[in-house]
Amino acid sequence: MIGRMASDLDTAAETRLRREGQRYTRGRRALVATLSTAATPLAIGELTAEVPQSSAYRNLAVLEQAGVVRRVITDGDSARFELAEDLTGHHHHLICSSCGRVQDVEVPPSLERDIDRALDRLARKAAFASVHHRLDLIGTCRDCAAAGR
Amino acid sequence: MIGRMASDLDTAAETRLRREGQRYTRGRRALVATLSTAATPLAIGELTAEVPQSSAYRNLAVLEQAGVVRRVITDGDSARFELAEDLTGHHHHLICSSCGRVQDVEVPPSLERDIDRALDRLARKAAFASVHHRLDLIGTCRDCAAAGR
DNA sequence: CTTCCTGCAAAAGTTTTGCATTAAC
DNA sequence: GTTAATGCAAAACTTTTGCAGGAAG
Repeated sequence: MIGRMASDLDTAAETRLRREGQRYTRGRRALVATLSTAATPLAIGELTAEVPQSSAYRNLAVLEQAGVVRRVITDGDSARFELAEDLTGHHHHLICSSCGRVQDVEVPPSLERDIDRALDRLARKAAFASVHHRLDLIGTCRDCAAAGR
Repeated sequence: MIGRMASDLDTAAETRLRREGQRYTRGRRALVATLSTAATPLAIGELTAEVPQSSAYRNLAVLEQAGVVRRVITDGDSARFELAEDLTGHHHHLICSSCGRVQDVEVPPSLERDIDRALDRLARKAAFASVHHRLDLIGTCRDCAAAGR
């Protein structure tokens, strides 16, 4: 999954959009391209070089609906976005509660399995149809720690 | 931890506020009391019966700073708040991506231990000073599933 | 009494929406 | 050519801030 070539990514994105009756337009291509080169989830402000703000919001909503993009919830003020996990690989986040920086990390497959098993059990008990889990670390990043924040 | 008596909770809250040079006022007591009776994290709108909106935001920020309250990040539009975990016990959330409802759940202690161990290792590698983790299930709650959402 | 908190109203910031124009198919 | 997406500007909403009056210590 990781390292997927740009053309593969475009094909996948286009397929998913078409399934929803949506077009894979220039602006949407630009958003997907930018997200695919980013090592961390991007805030709206980091995507408005490509596309005006209102179009960014609208297109990210469409891309999320089509399963191409995922909205990441952080402690910061504005939303962040990344490519869907089945396009980039399942991962987690180190979220700096001081500066809002988000860094991707992966955890050992054996732990993922244990987590999934335990959560499936919980979800079943609560009659909750689980779609996915979210496991993040909240703390202080290297830079903020060095700056005494 | 769970089932902590109201007076214990008040004492703990007051101690933590005092440590920050803050007072435990009527409005802050009301917020803590309301949060302590809630089974799920509450949105600002659910706290404005007690206290005007601007005071709610200000006081929740103070209470968070003092370690009495925790801001919970959900997929919804507005922030939600709950009592700090060391006052109520460590737990996780079932978040309904359709209606925004949040339900508390606990996972087996053995899994918590495994998660903590693995995350400590990751954090150390990334020079990230971890404070706590956040593990949530995103999916569809019983009611939304029944309603076909 | 002095300091900090409150509550109103206004401001700042984020996200959504209406509408005429432009691009996609 | 027809339908849907774009980009601007305005609106809606969430959160923060200024300040006069009131409560806490």
